[in-house]
Amino acid sequence: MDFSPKDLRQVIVFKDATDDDLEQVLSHSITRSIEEGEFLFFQGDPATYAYVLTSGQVKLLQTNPSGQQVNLRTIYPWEMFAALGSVRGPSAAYPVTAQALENSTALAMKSLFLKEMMQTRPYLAAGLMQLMTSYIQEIQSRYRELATERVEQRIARALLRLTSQSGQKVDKGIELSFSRQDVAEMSGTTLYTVSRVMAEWERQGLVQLGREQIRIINPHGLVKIAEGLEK
Amino acid sequence: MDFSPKDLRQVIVFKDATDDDLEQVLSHSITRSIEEGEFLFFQGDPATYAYVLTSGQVKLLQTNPSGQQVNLRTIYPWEMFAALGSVRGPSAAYPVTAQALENSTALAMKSLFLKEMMQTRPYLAAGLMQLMTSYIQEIQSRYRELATERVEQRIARALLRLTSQSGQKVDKGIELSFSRQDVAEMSGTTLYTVSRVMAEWERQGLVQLGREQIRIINPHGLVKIAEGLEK
DNA sequence: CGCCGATTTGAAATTGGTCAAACGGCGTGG
DNA sequence: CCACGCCGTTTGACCAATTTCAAATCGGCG
Repeated sequence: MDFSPKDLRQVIVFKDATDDDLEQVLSHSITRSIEEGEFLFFQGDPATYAYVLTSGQVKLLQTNPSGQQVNLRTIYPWEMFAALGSVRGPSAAYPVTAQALENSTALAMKSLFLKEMMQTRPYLAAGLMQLMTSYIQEIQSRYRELATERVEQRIARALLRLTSQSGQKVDKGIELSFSRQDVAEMSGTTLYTVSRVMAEWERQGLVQLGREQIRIINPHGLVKIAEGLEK
Repeated sequence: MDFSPKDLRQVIVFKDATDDDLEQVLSHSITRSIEEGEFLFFQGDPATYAYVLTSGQVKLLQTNPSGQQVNLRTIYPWEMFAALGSVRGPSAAYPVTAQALENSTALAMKSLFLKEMMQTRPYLAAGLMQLMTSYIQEIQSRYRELATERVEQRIARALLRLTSQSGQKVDKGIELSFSRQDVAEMSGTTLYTVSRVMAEWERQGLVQLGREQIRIINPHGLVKIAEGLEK
């Protein structure tokens, strides 16, 4: 383990936990390391564990019968995810697949233990509900965007979301490390369309492009596109 | 009030409530009646109340800046909805608008009271989390469908979902009372496309159409379309 | 230097949306 | 009781956005 129990307080759900509670959680957990591209669990697996990402980056995705992927969410350190089993019980099936975007470590907490713990610790349930409501709001909005907005807007939104979640500030702009394919999966389109749209933005000086890299030069311009004011 | 406190047990969240708890909930609630087409609340209003539908039918929708609507969910009697305020606090904004599809009545429960009640009643939080996880799963799937499937599949899925939620069995088939526009909003397309697609299905004997009415003759055929096996 | 995967780009195909017009069933007022 | 008008629906024609496919190009890394 490369962190102290108290680091767990960075996890929103454990913000108000007592030292003892944290110890107990840890005693019912194991740590897992996975390498880039590996999977933490698959859609359909029994939800035996809930996770907290301790380092790296993980994406949650769904696959349809013909193999196309949709990115639902990217997880960053100290976020909790896959908590479904601690609500539904450990035999419920994960509705998503979790894949590491880079070498990562995660704390795997037994769903059943968390479930029992929640019976007696209202702060835990309250925290989890906070998480769930904010996630519901996000995916509802994305659903609406997918249904009503055109590709350019959705790509712009995807970039902006990434910017606020994982952007690295550099001298000129904000840098993101994602492939065209990643962005396509996040905005519900194809890598070809992403390539074309962003190439046009590069011509307009809004972004600079590289291999698996996107540098946002003019975020405000993207905001205008995302809101459909441009064009 | 046209129902007894114990009827509230039909609400999943209150399944395990004591008689006293139910009384208390009612004492912090009011009943509201609204007519077809009227709104219970709008996106952006403070989430002062959580609701249980006691009769009728209500849809939850989001509107984008240019006025296009997306249907997120249809609510049937004894479902709880708009519970966000009891997690986030009553001053949070509803992320959706609720509109009556027919004359309806609803029990409006003070968010703040529910929030406090959850501090001491684990069954309440547990029930609410159940609701939220199942909703998350549904909307995640719909998001994936919207991103990866073509219109026909999505319309077929919308009809199948409606069938299981509100279908009335009649001699030949299952009857739904929704307009083409409704179906379009539920499947993320336009009423024109819905009309065309379903007209073709009528030719194939899968459905029978009427004004604001759809009779499903061959659900199995729709399932095949929904899964992309047909074409 | 050579290879592999990511990216770009063009051209063609397709899906689905838009718009306008006509249709049709049903309830209502004369 | 019938005609009118409304509203939901259908349909055609056209068109724009986006996908698909193929091929070329780029950029690192071993």
